[in-house]
Amino acid sequence: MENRDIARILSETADLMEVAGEDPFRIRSYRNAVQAIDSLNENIADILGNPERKLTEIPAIGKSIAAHIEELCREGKLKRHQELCAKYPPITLELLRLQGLGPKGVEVLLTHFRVQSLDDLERLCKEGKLRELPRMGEKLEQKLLKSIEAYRRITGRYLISVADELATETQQYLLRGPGVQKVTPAGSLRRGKDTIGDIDLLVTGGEPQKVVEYFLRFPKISEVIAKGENKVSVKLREGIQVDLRMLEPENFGAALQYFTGSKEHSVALRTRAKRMGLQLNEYGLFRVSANARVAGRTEKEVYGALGLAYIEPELRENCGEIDAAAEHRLPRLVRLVDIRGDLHMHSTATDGRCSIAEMAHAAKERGLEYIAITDHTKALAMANGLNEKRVLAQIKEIRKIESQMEGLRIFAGMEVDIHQDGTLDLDDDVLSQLDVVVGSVHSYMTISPEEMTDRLLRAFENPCLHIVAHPTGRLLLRREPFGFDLERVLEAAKRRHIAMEINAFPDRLDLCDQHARLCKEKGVKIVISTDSHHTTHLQNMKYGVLTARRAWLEKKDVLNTLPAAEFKKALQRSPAQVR
DNA sequence: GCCGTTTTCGGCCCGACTGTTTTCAGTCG
Repeated sequence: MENRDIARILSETADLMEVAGEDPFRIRSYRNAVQAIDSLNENIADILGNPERKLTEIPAIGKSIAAHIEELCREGKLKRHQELCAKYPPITLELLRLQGLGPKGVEVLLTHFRVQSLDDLERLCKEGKLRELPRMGEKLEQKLLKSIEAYRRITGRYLISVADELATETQQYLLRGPGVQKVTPAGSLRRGKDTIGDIDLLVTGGEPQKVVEYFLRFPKISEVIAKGENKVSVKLREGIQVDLRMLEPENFGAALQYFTGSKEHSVALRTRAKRMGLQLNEYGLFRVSANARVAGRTEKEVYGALGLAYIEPELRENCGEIDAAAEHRLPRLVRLVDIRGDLHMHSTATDGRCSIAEMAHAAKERGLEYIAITDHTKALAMANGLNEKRVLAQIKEIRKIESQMEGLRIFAGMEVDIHQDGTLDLDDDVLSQLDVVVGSVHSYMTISPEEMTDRLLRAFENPCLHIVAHPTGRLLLRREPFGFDLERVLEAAKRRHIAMEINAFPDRLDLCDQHARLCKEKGVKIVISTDSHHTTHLQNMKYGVLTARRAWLEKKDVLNTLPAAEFKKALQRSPAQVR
């Protein structure tokens, strides 16, 4: 059993314990253990297999949970979990995901109405039945109807990080298959979209039949959806669908183009081909009159034969890239290796799980030249946010750690809350002592778009602010972005010389690709940061870079591609920009 | 259920909003 499966079952157990009204502190222990497992760098199976190691070495895992994990790895299931699953219907876990419903509400709905599905709940809300229950009323019914709609919209999609990991695992398994030479992910995963519907994998080499046979023995497969000569579709245990296609090398380029999409991009390409007397399909590019094959082995060949420069997958959304490729004015997209700094991360001082020194060493190991430690400020009480006094102490600590390290610049920063009225959560004289001030909205996210616009504009008036973190507050598959007048805010950001963040945390990816592209058009600089709460999160930078590439961003558009000293200089705001 | 210790029990994050109440439970971040 893998870490992910163990974490999932423990997390479900915690959810169900909550519905059952068990001790909240016990439940929190389960959740802490889940977090610990999620951010673990090694396989639990390896620890169990090593007689010199103990699970209880892992912080947040004690005797009981260690026993649970051992039971899971031995039996493949957990008695405690199964008992709870028997007690509550399968819909319980989904109901808990709905905004506006917590464990108490779910428990009441289950016992009073015997809700078995989202449809059941939807009907009850529409018929106004919920208001029969204590502490439930019309507003809640309306809220839940909205939540159900939002939930339906997002189910069946996965965060790019989840799809990426599963695709990599599947790919590695396939590469060990008979005669397999190459396994290439295509589809929205290759285009770097923020959420992924299914995983497309293209395989070359080996006899298709034997490869299919081998693939169907992949232990993670839970269901075979379709099986043909050259194509297999399966569902993995995590629920995501994987489509496997076996290709001839001579078709590879055309097929890769076809299966990478997007659909809109491919349609535009085929239209262009047709106008040139050519036909493009997944098997190649053909001259219709001569019935002859023109290209197909590589994508470059296909694009070239269509009179186009090679178009990077991230740009293939039919948003101007084909014209740009024809006129040889495609951007030189920013790359992961261009990134020199990471300007948003947390430490144990607030809700991070590693010390400043641990974060710094991990960043240096990843080849970064500079970082900023940006813990939360006091308004975020749930994260133990820092007040002025603690901020000053942390600045001193950071200077000390930096002086003991070679080859890494550590900026003293803060992720300072932007209050409802647009003021910042720290005194200006403390803010002015920080190297990097990242401003964030974490509260009052449901105010009107007009109020949110005013709030951000007001925050920009603070001369200490440098960067706006996760500007729309969205949580992918969970929470919609809050609304504000983006154009107005970006114009102000340009005038005030304030940068916007692409938050690389896979749940956020905020700004999104389209918004980041608007920044470029408006001349607003971008900073790509990981918002790491653990050293393992530093690797999420690649998802932020993918989003930046989808936004057509080049190295010069992204401030943290600059060397440390130049970056610091680039943050500075002139008196005119502050006024 | 975990952790730290003032070392085997007691503390564990908590303020604010929302909607439903008529003094506050549930949810959220």
